[in-house]
Amino acid sequence: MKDTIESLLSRALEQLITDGLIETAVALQITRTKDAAHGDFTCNVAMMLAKQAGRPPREVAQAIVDVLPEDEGIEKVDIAGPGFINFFLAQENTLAIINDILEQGERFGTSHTAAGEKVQIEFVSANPTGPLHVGHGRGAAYGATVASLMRAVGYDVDCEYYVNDAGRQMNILAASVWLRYLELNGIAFDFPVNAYKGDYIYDIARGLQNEHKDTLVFPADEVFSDIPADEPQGGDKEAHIDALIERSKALLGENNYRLVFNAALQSILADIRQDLEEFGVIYDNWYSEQTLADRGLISKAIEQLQAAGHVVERNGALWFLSTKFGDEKDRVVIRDNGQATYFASDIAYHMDKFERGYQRLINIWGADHHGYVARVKAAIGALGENPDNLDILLVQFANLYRGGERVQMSTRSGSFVTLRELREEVGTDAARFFYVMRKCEQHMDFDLDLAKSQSNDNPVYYIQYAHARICSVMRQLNEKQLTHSIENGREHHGLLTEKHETELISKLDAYKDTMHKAAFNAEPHLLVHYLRELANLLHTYYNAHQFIIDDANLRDARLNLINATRQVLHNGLLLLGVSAPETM
RNA sequence: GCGCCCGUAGCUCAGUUGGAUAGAGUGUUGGCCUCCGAAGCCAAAGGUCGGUGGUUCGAAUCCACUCGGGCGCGCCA
Repeated sequence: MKDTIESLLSRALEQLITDGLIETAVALQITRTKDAAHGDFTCNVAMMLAKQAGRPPREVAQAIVDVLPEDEGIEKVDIAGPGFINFFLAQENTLAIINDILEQGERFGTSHTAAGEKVQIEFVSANPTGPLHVGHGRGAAYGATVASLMRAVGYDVDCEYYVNDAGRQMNILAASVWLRYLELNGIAFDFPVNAYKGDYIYDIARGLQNEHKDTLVFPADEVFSDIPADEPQGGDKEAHIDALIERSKALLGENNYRLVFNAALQSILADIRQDLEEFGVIYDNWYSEQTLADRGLISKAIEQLQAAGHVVERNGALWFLSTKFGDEKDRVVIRDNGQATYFASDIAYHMDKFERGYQRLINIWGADHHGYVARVKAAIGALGENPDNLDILLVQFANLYRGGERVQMSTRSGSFVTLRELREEVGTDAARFFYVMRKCEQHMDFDLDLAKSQSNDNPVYYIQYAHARICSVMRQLNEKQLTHSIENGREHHGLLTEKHETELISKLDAYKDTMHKAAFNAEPHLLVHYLRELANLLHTYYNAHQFIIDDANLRDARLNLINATRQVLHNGLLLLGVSAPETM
């Protein structure tokens, strides 16, 4: 319909050019109106042309309307306000949406606009050193929702989790598990302040004990002799834990150290994976950082940068000249001790993403990593790829509040609220919904008490309730031995002339546009707001009119309308990863 | 100090490729179940869109400056 209006207006503008009123046409902006009093669509072109025409906007608008061709789909054209041209659609035209929805069902709203472009979305990618906490939940919900939105408009999307299984943190984790295991075997010592202290470390240690009895035990004096003092004893906690890592490797030997290390990694990874699955977040691929080194991809990436002349040696280290590609300073890729930096892994990782055939990459990062964006894009440019094919979406952290007070979170100290806890107390639906209600770059206050309260304060219930209410009407219909003829309703959609009905129909008509905008801009919150507005119109309609009435023609028409509404609520909620219950 | 994000109703937030009287939830106040689910609806009240200046027919939206809050500026990951 928008296209029809656009072509009508273009023809009118050409006429005005011929008449000499204006010299050149401008790009037409035709938008849906916010207020039903302004019709269905509006165009501001008269105001844009006022200057070159040398006449007031309303006069220009009148001139346009005077030469606007007739169209049977348009009932009325008005000039309003400072010079808006408002279009009122003929009723038959707007009613078509009800049939479209009922015919297309779950497919309604989806399209092939993106033509199967191969996209990878990488998100969460939290270090596997402990359970996911509520901060990770936002990235998980956001990433999964963006993925389903993009699939719905025709992208070929893969979701990937990058497993940081190669760094120092992992060694600290392995050492933490081993030390807890020693404790379980009766060895007494002060647990390092810098080690991981969560209860889950004990669980993993207990698993080791069950499987390997005391074969990994060493006496305390062997473990702690000549180890630099920990912080409470006036030492350096970093040096203390690093020495303990080296000692554990030395005492256990390569094989047994890997055994402890892998037990910790596999246990935590399995936990994260299950946690996310229960949250409705499914990955196509779990990509190990360690395999980058194992397959030689890191050295390959650096060699490629070197061959292109983007790497130099300074002070015994290898530097990537990222400033040539817009970064604010050059970055080390190989340290003077010969070890690759985390950034070197990341370069190799992104190179591999493109080599796997993705045309477009989306990384969802916590906002604290924003300083990292420029260097990764620089690396992609230096490797000959287009940096614009990588979108890095930054998600602000959610600040947690409990009892009106900010909850401080730290993985190391073990004093965090896990995503699992949140899911169990709030439910997946509310949690998924709550996380994507706000646009991602917005700082978010997550009130745990409110989210856990299961009260009607939580907006997800409002939308689900609208869906359940419609289902309830259909159940009532059955109980009253009445039937619903979609066919008969279709022939009487013209009876839907109440204000509540035309507003609802107009909102249904806006679904596809809204959903596409949400998908192409990676803004799920647009869909959230739309669904709330749709639910509101349904509730208002419900309170104002009866659906189960004696007049079969009007009844069937109304039932078609609310069933179409139910379908759109269902489709939208599904995209958000939220269920659409028939009863609540 | 430099860079990025944010500042809109008491609170939590929409609205920013410049458009009509700046919207919603929540909270407060007052109404609506002999009627398909009251987890609902209706109404009232609540605003210098952080501030100042600029750009123009028109600015919450764009520009400059400025004030507040968050984050980042390692041969850490």
